[in-house]
Amino acid sequence: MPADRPSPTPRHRATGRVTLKEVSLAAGVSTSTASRALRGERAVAPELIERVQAAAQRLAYVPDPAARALASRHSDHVAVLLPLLSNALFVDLLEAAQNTLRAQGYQTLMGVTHYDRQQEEQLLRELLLHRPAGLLITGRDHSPASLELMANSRVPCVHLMDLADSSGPTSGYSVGFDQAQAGAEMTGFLLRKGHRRVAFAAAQLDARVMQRMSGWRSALQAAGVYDPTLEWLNPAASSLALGGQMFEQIVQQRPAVDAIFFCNDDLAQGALLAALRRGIRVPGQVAIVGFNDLTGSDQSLPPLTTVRTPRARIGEAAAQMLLGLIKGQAPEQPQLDLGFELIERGSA
Amino acid sequence: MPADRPSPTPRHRATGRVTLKEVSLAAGVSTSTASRALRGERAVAPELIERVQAAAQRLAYVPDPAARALASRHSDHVAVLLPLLSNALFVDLLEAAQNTLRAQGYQTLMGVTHYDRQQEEQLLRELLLHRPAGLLITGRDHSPASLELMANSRVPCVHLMDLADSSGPTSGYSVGFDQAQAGAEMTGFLLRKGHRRVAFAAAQLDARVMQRMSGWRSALQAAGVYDPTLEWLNPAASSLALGGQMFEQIVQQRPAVDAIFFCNDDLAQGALLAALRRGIRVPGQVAIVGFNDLTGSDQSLPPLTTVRTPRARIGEAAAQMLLGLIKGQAPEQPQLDLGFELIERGSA
DNA sequence: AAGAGCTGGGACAGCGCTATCCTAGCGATC
DNA sequence: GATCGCTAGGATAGCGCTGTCCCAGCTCTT
Repeated sequence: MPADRPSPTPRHRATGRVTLKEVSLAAGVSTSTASRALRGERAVAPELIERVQAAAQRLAYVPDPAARALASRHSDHVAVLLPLLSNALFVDLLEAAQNTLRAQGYQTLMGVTHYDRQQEEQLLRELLLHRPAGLLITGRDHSPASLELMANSRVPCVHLMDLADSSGPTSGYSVGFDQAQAGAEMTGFLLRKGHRRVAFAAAQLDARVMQRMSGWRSALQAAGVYDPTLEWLNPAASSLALGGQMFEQIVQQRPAVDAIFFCNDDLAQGALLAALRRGIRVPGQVAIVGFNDLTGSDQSLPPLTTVRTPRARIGEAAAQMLLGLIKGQAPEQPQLDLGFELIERGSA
Repeated sequence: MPADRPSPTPRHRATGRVTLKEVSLAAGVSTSTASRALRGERAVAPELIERVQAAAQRLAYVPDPAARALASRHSDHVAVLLPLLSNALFVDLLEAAQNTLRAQGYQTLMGVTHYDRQQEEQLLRELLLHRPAGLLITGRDHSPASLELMANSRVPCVHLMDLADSSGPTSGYSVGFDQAQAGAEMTGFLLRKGHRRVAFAAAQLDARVMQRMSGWRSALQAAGVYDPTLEWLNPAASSLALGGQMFEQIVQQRPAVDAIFFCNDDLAQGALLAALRRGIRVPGQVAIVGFNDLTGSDQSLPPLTTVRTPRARIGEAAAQMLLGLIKGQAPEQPQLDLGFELIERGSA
């Protein structure tokens, strides 16, 4: 706080900010017209628009977000809810979304739910106070209270990563890809390579992981080689260390397993390191595949076969869709499928 | 946007929000008193405070951030500027800071500068528009225009990671550790292990990396084994792949090098993988050490000797210091040194 | 030619708070 | 006891915008 020295500026213009009023005065129009001209609202004579814009530019006018939010009951904030920041997947999503939003003058308010519905609800409550113009939220499984908060707020919302609600008919907007199909395709790939005892190992058991597993299961069932005892599910957080542990557990308990599908690359990378330590040949003795194509998966030994997920494109497309919704435009498709890509490297 | 259906609620109370006025009415005081009671501003009779708080609680009152920002010229935002999100270091910093700030009712506005002073300036401009209550910014090297923006805004500011300005006397507030000392200690460790030809390999050449390098240099000089040709500096972004490349370059060009100090763990991890591919024994032929103790450094082969940096604690402490500054409290020490820890694993 | 409809501009009342000013009441001072 | 603070409450004017109402001036009917 500056000391209360007698200020030479008039009492009520202490802030160095140029106001809309000054712009309108300079342009010789009313504040209403200036406001409309700058926002492209309603019809304004082209000549006036030009004059106002020139004045605004000359005075270096920038609208005050708080005043705008108060008057319009909509801020320039967009809330983005993510489960974690410790997974690069979500960081990529965030960064892409933020870039897209910022280009249109929106500020991102981030919230980290830690896969906890309570925290999600709490964050939603806090963030909705700011009357965000829109909301990006990961996944489609939310607590009833969260759903109600979202609905009551009437804030446009796009879901990330998951296309469909796990149960019932899909509604609302989402951008992602078909997790089950990705799981099935990767499993199909392993089957085509001649593997028959394909294990599935997962941690951080969120809805998307479970969808990948159901893809794995149906692919194995279709091939007639499904074995329900080849599922390893660990609710702990995903990490390299855990991947190593799970790998050792699997090869020890079920030495006949000839391929392991890890639900995330960090687990798979950890497994590869564990294999290296144990002297287990990959893919000679056992093939290992991952999911997401995270940083380093192309550098591992052997390089990891995985599914590349278009998370940056998802973040961007979701932000674009949201921007459209904010403007009142319905998207061409409410569920936008951006697909995935199987990356074959050396580990399978 | 909801359709313009005739609303049963009065025209100007369309929002479902409880206002301060309603609280003050319910408590039988003026809005001024209610406002003061809720914010703990000035002196208010204990009995009135209680009545107001009870009314607020009963009506589930929450203040409107936009109105508050407009009237007080201070928002509940804190701007956080980081160079990157692709480095886990900064994500940890961000998450810790955000948690601390959120607990006190502040929202984080994040900006990613990509190590670009122009972008930093632009972000600063955008974020300061929101009249943030405070600012956390990485590093101490900023463009003159940025410094001016910060100074003019009179927004309290804490610098992250770096303690000292690289040039001249240090002023302002910062939380971090002594990068040069950390570089020197790690180098000293290698010297004690008997290494004499210690290379320094760096990418993403920010100010902190250069400080680590100067620590490396002075330690070698003190030991009389400094060789200026053992510096490998690459301005490209840090990555596993680049670490592998640099490693191969170093061992090829200077086979006599017996230890390599990488400025960041991702480079070092990449180097370890490259060594594995090439069949180069670590630390037998060459020792490798990193910096930051990132995820996976304990899992590599061999596990990586590195410097653990207290980034989460830095984020938290900086946020705490900033919260103090916002309330007008000067911190005990303007430069808070949180130290570092040398983690000895197998790679050296 | 009168009425109806439309277009584009201005006036103005808030949005929900906080900062500032003002004042009644009280004890201390001389 | 008159003057002077000092404290704790209330009244009120904005903060800088936008949404709404209003109206002048058209064009277009019939």
